[in-house]
Amino acid sequence: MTGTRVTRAERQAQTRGRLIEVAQEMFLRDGYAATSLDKVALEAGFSKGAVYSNFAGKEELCLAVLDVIHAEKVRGVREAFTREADLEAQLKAFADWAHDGLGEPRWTALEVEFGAVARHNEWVAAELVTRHREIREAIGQLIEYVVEEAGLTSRLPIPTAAAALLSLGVGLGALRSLDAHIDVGVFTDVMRALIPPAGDDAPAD
Amino acid sequence: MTGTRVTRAERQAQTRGRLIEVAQEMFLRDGYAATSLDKVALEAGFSKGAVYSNFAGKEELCLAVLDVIHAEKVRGVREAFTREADLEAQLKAFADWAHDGLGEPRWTALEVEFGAVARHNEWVAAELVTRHREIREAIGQLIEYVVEEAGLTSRLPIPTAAAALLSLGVGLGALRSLDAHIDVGVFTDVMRALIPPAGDDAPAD
DNA sequence: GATTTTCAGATACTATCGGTATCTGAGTGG
DNA sequence: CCACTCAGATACCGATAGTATCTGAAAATC
Repeated sequence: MTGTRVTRAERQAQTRGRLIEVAQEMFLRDGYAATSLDKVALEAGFSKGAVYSNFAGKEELCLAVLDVIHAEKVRGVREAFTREADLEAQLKAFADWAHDGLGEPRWTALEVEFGAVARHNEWVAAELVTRHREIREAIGQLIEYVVEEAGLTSRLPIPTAAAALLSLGVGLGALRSLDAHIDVGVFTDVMRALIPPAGDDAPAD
Repeated sequence: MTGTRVTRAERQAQTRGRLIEVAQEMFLRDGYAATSLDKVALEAGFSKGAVYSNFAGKEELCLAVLDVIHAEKVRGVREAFTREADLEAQLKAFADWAHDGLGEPRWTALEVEFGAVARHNEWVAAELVTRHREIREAIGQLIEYVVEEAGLTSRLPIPTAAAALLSLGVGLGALRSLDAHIDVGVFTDVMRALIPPAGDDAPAD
């Protein structure tokens, strides 16, 4: 095996990785529709044939990019939560994650644009849903961890709170990608409102 | 007075209205990118020239469509809030508005897709921001009205709560346009969590 | 009311895009 | 050494947003 310097499989993996790398940058900077496969391939030093040899099409390429971003996001927020000690710092780290702190500010914009475009492709939509579910569960675990650690209770069931925070982050990011003036603090404000100080009432009805 | 049957201006207004009407249906059903101007014009009984004679381009056409939808939304939620008497019914009406009750369920999907696409056109982005601000202010007024009417307090400042609910509605709609299983109740749950029962604590710090 | 002007909308065209079909040549196994 | 494989290149196709130009009927001018 590997008699020569690099095997074909290794070269292809390099090509695939380079394409994802370049595509991530261009998708995030210009959006999904405004990014052409020709430009991605050229920027990566290949031709469009390389893209179609490594991905089924534009949607699958974007899905691969979102995989990378999602992994980064989950890792980043996990680190922030386990590194920070007090609730305030954790909330801030979470808020940063939600729109523009860790990784790329344009994430939510790409996410929702691609979501709208991929609505008609059943398989792509299903893949996106799977990823969203994973993120929601990760958020749920983190809320549980934080709430327990600080001896507090959540006003909402954990899965509901997780869905609410993911939706809020996505919506806030989408609106903020148009209007940078929208206050970032909304996210932490809602989180604080949902997590009452210890000894406060539990959700009644 | 109009010697002939209809003046040119009247005909053009009819044409413009018909184009917006058809475009609204197709944009909402298929999304922004998947809707071609050729198909819109043909379905409306015109050629593409009619579109470019009435709108500067695809983005301006979509902006005109969103104008109609926004007006419908604001009117609908205002009616729902002033018609319903008790808080529960109002919350439900508001939740319906947020994703799929009144008007079209695909609104948020179109909104965020168009927002992502129109990011690079400074003038279109500014127009969208203006409309969002109007909606946020309308929501704020309604929260104020409801809270006052029911003798309650909000855990968050009204503008913050309005921004949070708009973001939540947009994000929830965007996610729900991909995954119909996402629980609609999240919206009302958050609203209830943000509006404490009378006599409850005010937000501390 | 005949002639001229105007302009909403049609037609024809271009550039660019995602995607497909085909080709090529370096790497691989025999 | 030769035949085969297949990652990536090249050439093409259909669709699309946008532009340039044309046309004919409504409007203006006399």
